[in-house]
Amino acid sequence: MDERKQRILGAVVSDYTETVVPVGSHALAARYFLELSSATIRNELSELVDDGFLTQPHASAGRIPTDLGYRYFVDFLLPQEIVEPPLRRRVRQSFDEVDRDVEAILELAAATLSRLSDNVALVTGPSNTRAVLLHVELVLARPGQALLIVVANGNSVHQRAVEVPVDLDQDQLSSLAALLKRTFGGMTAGGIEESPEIEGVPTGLLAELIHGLRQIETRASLVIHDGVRNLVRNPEFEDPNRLRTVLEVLEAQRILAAVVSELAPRAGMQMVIGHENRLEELQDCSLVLTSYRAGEQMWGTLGVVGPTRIRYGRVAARLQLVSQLMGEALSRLLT
Amino acid sequence: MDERKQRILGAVVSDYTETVVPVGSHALAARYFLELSSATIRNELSELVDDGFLTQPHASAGRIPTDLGYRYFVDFLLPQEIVEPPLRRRVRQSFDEVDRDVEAILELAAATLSRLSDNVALVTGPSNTRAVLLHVELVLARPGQALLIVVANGNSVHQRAVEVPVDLDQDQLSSLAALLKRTFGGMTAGGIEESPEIEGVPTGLLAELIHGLRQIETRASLVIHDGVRNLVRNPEFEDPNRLRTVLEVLEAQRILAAVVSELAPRAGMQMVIGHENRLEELQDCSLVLTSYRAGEQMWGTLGVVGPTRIRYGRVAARLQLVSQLMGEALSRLLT
DNA sequence: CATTAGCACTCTCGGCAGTGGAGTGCTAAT
DNA sequence: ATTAGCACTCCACTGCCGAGAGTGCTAATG
Repeated sequence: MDERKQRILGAVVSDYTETVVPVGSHALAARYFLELSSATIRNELSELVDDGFLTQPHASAGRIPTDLGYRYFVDFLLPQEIVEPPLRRRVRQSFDEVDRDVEAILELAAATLSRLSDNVALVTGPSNTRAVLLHVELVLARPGQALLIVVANGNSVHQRAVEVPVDLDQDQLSSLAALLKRTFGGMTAGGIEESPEIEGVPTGLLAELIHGLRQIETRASLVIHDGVRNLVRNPEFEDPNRLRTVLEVLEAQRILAAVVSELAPRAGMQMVIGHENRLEELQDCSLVLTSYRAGEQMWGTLGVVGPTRIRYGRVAARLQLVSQLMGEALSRLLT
Repeated sequence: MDERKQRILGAVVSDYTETVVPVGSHALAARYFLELSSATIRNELSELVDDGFLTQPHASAGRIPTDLGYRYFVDFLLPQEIVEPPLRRRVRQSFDEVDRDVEAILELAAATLSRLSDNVALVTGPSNTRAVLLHVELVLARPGQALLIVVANGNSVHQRAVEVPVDLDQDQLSSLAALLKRTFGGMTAGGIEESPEIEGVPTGLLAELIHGLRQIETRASLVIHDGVRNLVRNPEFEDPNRLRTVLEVLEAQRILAAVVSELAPRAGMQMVIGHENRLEELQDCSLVLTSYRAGEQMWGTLGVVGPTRIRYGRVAARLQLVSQLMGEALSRLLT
């Protein structure tokens, strides 16, 4: 594809992205290519249609990009965008203000990202591949039931109600917890799992302990979203059925988690455009995904869902910013 | 209002609720009042319009209920509906399966309620007016920072990162936690607040402790919602602007919490119909709210948001069911 | 006197034709 | 290779019409 054709494709994508109206040769000539006539552009457009990068809603209409067109655009033509420094500063500041717990950071990230991208933001909980057991506590809730509290690095606390022998009192539970801590402190979930049984520790309790640490190791099944309000502004989702289809996916934690974890971009920025989505329900949408990380061990995914004409460059830049700030905020929680 | 007029109002509400089409005198005569002529019904309808219970989209159209009409309907004409026993059983079963932690119950309640009501479900976190401190733990996260873990009855665990003197090690923290527990164990937030300071306990730590217990005392600021996908099916929300307005409220935690807590029905079932909503953004909607409770001390709000023609009777019955099951599930967590 | 049949009137909605305009593809000239 | 010109296509919009649903009013009825 020669350079002029590329420029024309880029212009069509840009223009359509803004106006959401099929763009014709005259408009292109007037707005982008003062040195070319509309007839020339028409010829190029026609070829771009043949190549599958553009399409027409009907025979005598302007062109709109196909999924393939967007794909070419993001792969080869994406302008490097930056986040305006004042905005950057404001966002950084809001992240500086929360550094207490993981949930708060996830929620702030989702809220910020949906606002910055004008679309729906997705954030998964972090996996911590090297979650280390710091502390174990057992608190008697009522006879026969106790709360197992597992603390791992990264300010991660998980609780779980567990059955215990009815005759145990709080003192005995405390020594049991101390025993657990002495034995397993500093280990990862894998390490605990490999341990032999211990005298005096009910096997059920051991299983629960591992389970608790697992939860800390991977919270990726948690996917939060924010900014559905932005979705309905897009003309492509005026049709209630289309909108509903997308909403059903967004509200189905499990499906959403599967989608995101399948794509899970370990590094860099990933775009999934329209029909590139495995899930049929998302084939009217594009995803822009990246990962956040805190240190080497803790990481998760965050991204944006929007129409296929989403402003990839702008969204990517802002996503990048949020990813970075979020990672930094989480790092501050790690020991 | 005589009995016949009441029946006619009721019939209009029922019919419109189902069909979402203005209902005329002929349809009414044919479907509900075989003993009356359409002309008679027309006279009655005309009076109902004068009284403000009904309105017409245009001069020669059928009638639709006004907010006042719905208000009269729910106050005086609401048929007592029951939840079909098989459905009841299925729902009960799903609640029997989660009894581990509060969050899971809240989420199950929201999911269930949105499905049963075909609308958006709202659930607030529980307030526990008699949250009692069971256990305190301090875990060193890194020098100078520790995790304060507060356990109260009702399987409530709250964590908070706190600053501590840099030179404290885990053993010292543990004894400090033990001291806190000895001193404050069994107290409520109020009780702790009234305590004098204690030798060796940093005042900041005391403040954090109270804060942690406060969080357990009232989690009502947490409002979760589910079932937005159901909202877009309603013809009254085909207009993206209307939909957007409602979504903005639903996604704004803080506003939503204010709305719900202001209404907070301590007992019984509360309907807020259209313009009865203080918040302008919700004036196209109706809320059906009730409270759930676990024991005497723990309670919260749950409800349904839908169009003003929501099926009040049916929704109320199902809301009632979920409220009850949710309360029972939470009770099982309380000591 | 409440009820009802009858009727003229109103308003919406769907279909249809006509029109203007935006945009295309093709051809021939540069 | 580019471009001016032109015929052609198709959509979006408009106005118009008729059918249908529904009303309000009037006069008749038990």
